[in-house]
Amino acid sequence: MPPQTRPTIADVARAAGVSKGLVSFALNDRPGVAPDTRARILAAAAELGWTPSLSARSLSVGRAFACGLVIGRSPDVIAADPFFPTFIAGLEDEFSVTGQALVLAVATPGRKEAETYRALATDRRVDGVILTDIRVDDPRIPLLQELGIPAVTLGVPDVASPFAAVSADDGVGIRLAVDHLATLGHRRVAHVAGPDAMLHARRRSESFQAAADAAGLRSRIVETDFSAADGARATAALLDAADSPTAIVYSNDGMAVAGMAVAQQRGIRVPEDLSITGFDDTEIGRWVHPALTSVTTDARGWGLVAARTLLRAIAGEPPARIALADPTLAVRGSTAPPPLAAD
Amino acid sequence: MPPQTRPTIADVARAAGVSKGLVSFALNDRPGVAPDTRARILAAAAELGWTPSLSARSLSVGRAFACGLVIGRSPDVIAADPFFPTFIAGLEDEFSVTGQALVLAVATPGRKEAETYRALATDRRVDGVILTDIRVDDPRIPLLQELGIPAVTLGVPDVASPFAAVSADDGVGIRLAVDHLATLGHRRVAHVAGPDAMLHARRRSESFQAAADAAGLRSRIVETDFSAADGARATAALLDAADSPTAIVYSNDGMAVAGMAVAQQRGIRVPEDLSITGFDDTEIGRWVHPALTSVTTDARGWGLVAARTLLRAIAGEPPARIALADPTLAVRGSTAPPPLAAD
DNA sequence: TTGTACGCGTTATCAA
DNA sequence: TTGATAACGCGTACAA
Repeated sequence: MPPQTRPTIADVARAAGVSKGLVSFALNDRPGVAPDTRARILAAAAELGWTPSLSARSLSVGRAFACGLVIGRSPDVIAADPFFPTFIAGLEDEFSVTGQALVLAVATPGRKEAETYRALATDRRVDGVILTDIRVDDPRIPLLQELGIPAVTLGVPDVASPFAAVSADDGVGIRLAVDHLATLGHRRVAHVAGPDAMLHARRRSESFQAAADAAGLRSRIVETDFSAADGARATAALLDAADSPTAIVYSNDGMAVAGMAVAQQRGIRVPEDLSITGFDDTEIGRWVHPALTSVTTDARGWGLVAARTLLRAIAGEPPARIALADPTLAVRGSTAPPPLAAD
Repeated sequence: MPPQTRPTIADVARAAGVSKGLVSFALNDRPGVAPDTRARILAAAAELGWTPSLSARSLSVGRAFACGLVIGRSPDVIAADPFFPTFIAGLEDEFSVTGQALVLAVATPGRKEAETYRALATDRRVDGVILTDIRVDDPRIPLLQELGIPAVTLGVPDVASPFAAVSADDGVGIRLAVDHLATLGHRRVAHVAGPDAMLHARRRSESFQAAADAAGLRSRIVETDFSAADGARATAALLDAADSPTAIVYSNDGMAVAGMAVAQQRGIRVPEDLSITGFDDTEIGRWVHPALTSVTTDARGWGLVAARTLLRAIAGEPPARIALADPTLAVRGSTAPPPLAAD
């Protein structure tokens, strides 16, 4: 018994009585191969159990057949935010059927982000990357242009971008939340926002401001780093202030849950004394008490579309701008009319 | 200006006035290169900005310089469990400094697990894989043996395994929780367990049983799929039963949070009427009200050690059995003595 | 230290 | 149109 060596294209060619090149043509469905010859080649390949070597293919065509995702948040923040696991499942929905691998990198404060992208690029590890949490004047846009890597951004950057973008209009979701609160009768509302440097967080803040103004509500905004701890801090600050809000719109579910705990700890009842809304409608929000009213976004669908769009970009299609369906509001127990003496 | 072509090893050899082979030797710190020649070669490489091509290296040495992680839980369950993001950050702590890439795959019900591993193997995408959530008579062990891929398992499998294992003794953590409750005076306790098919979940159950017996407590165990929804269901069942427990030990934090909500919804106060403990001491548990008493495990450290161990296995070292530090118990507000009339 | 074969597909060139 | 041949991508390993 010969040593366990996998068959090569040469073995297949020999078995089918043709040349290496023709095997390649046959397998890639390219013209110039007679039907019966093609059949003979495919049969030989199947018989031998031959699969083209990925590394050989990578070397000759210069593609990695993989895409990259660099997560730039600190571990604490990703751990508290179920968006990423769900989004990644969505990416895989597409990648797994197209034979792409997903290369995941984590750029914590210690591992600089730019280095991570550069490493991915110089090694040609990936054929393209997905950019999440787009920031104001995001340095990754010019960096990836320089590196010559195709990309897809989640949301449209505020700088000129040659990349495809897949966006959901967070503003619509925030507006739904504010309108819901206004309809319930709230007059003093607050927003616990994400980092103002992140475009989607900023957009949520702006939409909050606009919606509150339109509804004639008094409003306040507190910025956070998206972590549950910071959400708790922000909530405490809001509740301590004179003229504290009767409703708080949070920029993610984790912070909303933390905020709810802070309120309850002070004997402030949710929703009787304070209404709370979350964002992303994650699993955990459904299982706290009271259940969280939250803006529903389709993280998994977003992943799927982002992956698909990136693959098209890699294939050379011009950068597309794709808009996802607008978010909706899942109304649950954490919102109610304000206390009677509120105003 | 010539087309943007990256320099090859031949370019470096020419620039340094040596042969290709010697460049390779110099770069890999191998003997047989005169010091000054080596310096000249390195200088030339730096000057040209040359980096060895990963795909060429992969082809010639037959390594992918990447490791794989296949997550087999359903997206709902991963989204609710912060263990994975944190664990992945730990993997990256090691991989990022050793030039390995992390290939992440998600094997949902639709994408069969075995196929995923097979695909990884036939494409030689990875040099080794990390196996989490080891199950009873886990089919992945023989599968990976058959595929010839090195692996590291999280925990020691119950079948003969040729792979390295990195384990934390969950039993210790559960015992700490039960003893804590017994000391507080509880006499009727319950455990909301993970899937009995998962070895670590089963171990937690067994330890719970043993600890409860040893302390002379009446006990009950309910199995779940680890999801928050199932945790809620299990809690409802426990609270509905006659002779319901005064304390519940959960197998993860997400379920504990969900269980707490179910109790509160029924007007059962935590911890006055019901004590609750979680597992993994995740961020969210610190920010619910009351804060969750939870077993602290070091997911990130686990990732680091697992990655390191896998790399050693890939390098050919014999399979190691590594034990991590024992978990501890973080006591917070969700546990207290049972109500007076409890017994 | 050097030269060269080798790993393995892909693709351009050329002959039938 | 069908097929063969050979060059190519790039680093590694071994004989010289």
